[in-house]
Amino acid sequence: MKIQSVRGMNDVLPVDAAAWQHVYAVAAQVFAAYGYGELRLPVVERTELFKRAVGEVTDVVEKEMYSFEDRGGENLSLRPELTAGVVRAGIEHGLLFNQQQRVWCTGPVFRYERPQAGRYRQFHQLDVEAFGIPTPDVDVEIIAIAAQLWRRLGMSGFTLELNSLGTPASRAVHRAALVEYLSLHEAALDDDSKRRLGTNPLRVLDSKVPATQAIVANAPQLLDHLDAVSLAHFAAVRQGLDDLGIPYVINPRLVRGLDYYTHTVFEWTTTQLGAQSAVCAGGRYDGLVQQLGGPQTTGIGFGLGIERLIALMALQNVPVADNRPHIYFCRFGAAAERDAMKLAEQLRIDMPQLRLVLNAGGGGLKSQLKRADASGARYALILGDEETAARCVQVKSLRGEGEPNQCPWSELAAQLSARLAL
RNA sequence: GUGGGCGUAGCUCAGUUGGUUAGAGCUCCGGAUUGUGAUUCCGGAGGUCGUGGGUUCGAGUCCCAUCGUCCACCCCA
Repeated sequence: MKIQSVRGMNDVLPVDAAAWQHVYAVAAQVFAAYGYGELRLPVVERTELFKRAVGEVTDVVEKEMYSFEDRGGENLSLRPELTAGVVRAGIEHGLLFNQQQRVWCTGPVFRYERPQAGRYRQFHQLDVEAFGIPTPDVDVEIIAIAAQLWRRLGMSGFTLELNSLGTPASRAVHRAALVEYLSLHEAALDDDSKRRLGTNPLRVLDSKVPATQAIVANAPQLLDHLDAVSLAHFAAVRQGLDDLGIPYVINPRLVRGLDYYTHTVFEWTTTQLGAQSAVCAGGRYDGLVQQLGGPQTTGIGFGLGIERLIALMALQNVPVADNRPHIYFCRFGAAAERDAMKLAEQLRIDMPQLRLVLNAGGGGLKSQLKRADASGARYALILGDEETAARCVQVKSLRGEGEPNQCPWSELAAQLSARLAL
C-alpha cells in the first residue's frame, strides 16, 4: 500500500507557503492594531468540552469529530473549532472573571467530512474573540477587524451578511412559532427539512428546495420576534457599521450552525469559491462562558477559514510578499568555492534582510546560472578563479538590469545594499 | 453517510472498432568554441498504464471488484 497523506489532510508545499506566511504576517499585524493578544492552545481537548460548547445535537459533534480514548481511558477529541478551547483556557486561567479580554488564536482544526472544493478534514482557522464587553460597539469592532484584514490583504468582492438571533428567550419564542407553522405543512416539506424540523428548525428557512421555499416564504420571521433589547442591540450594530462605511446585507435566514450564538451573527461570503461561500463567520455568544462553567460574561468572535481565504487570494491575484532569493551565488574552482562560502556568510551578517542562495553540489557555470534563474533571484554573483585572484566578484543582473560588473569584495555589501535597497 | 466524474512519465494530457518495443508538451540532465541564465537547435533520463481478478490468441482500451482523487448533497471555515 502506497503511503500518502490522510484523506482531506493536505500538505502545503514551499511554492504555496509564501501565501500562508503572508496571511499570518498581515493578520498578526491587524490583530495587534486592535490590541488583541495571541492565545496558543492545544489541538486536543476533552470531548466533553466540545459537546457542551458546540451542542450535543449538532452535526459537528454528532458525526464530524475525531474522538478517541487515550491510554489512560480519557475521551479526547481533535478540536473541530477554536472558540471552545479559547473559552476553556480563559476560564482555566482566570482571564474571564469580571474583565475584558481581546484575544486571537490560530491553528489546525479537524472535521470528519467528505472533502470537496474548499473543504478539508484538517483545515486552518484564524479566530478572534472579545470577552466581557456586552455592548454592540465591540460587535462592530470584531466585524471591522475582518474588513481591515481584507483591506490590508488587498481583497475585494465579499458580502457581509448580518442577522440577529436575539436573546435566548426571544429565540425560543420564535422557534416555537416556527415549529408550529412548519408542522402544519410538514407533509409538503422535503425529507431534509422534515429531519431539520426536529433538530434545527431554523435551518429549514435556508432550504434550497423550491417547494420548501414556498412554505418558508410565509413562515414566522426571527426578526419579528426580537425583544426590545435585542432590537436595540441590532440597530446599534448596524449604525456602527454604517458609521465605518462597512456595507452589509441583512439576511433573516442567516443561522449559524453552532448552538451557542445569541444576538449578532454574521458571515463574510463570496460567490467565487464554488459551493463554499463562507470565508469568515461568527457572532455573539453571551451564554457560552457560563455554560462551560465560567462566570457570566459575554463573548463575540469569528472564525476565518485560511484555506478558503488563500484560494480566494489566488483567484483575485492578490500579491503576496516575495520570499524568493535576492541573490544566487555561483562559484567554481577549489579556492574560489571556499572564498565564496566565506563571502556569502559575511553578506548575511552585513545584510540581515538579504536572501542569498549559495550554490551547492557543484556544476558548471552554465548549470549554476540556470539554477540561479530558476530560483527567481534578481542577481547572480559569480566567483571563479579569475575573480578570486583579483579579489572581486562579478555582479550580474538576471532580470535585464544593466550589464555585469566586477565588484571588489570590500565593496560588495555596499553595492548590493544599494541595488536591492536593503 | 448519499450521488456523479476521473485515475497513462515529476506536471498537463493524447492513445483509433482490443493488435508489435505506450507517445507529446512542460520540467530535469548533457551538448552546440574551454567561464555566462531565461530564447533557438540536438541528445538523454524518466511509465509494473492506481491495484486485484475476469473475458480474449492478444487488454492502456471490454467486464467486475477495490483503493485513491475531484465535484456536488448534507453540513460547514
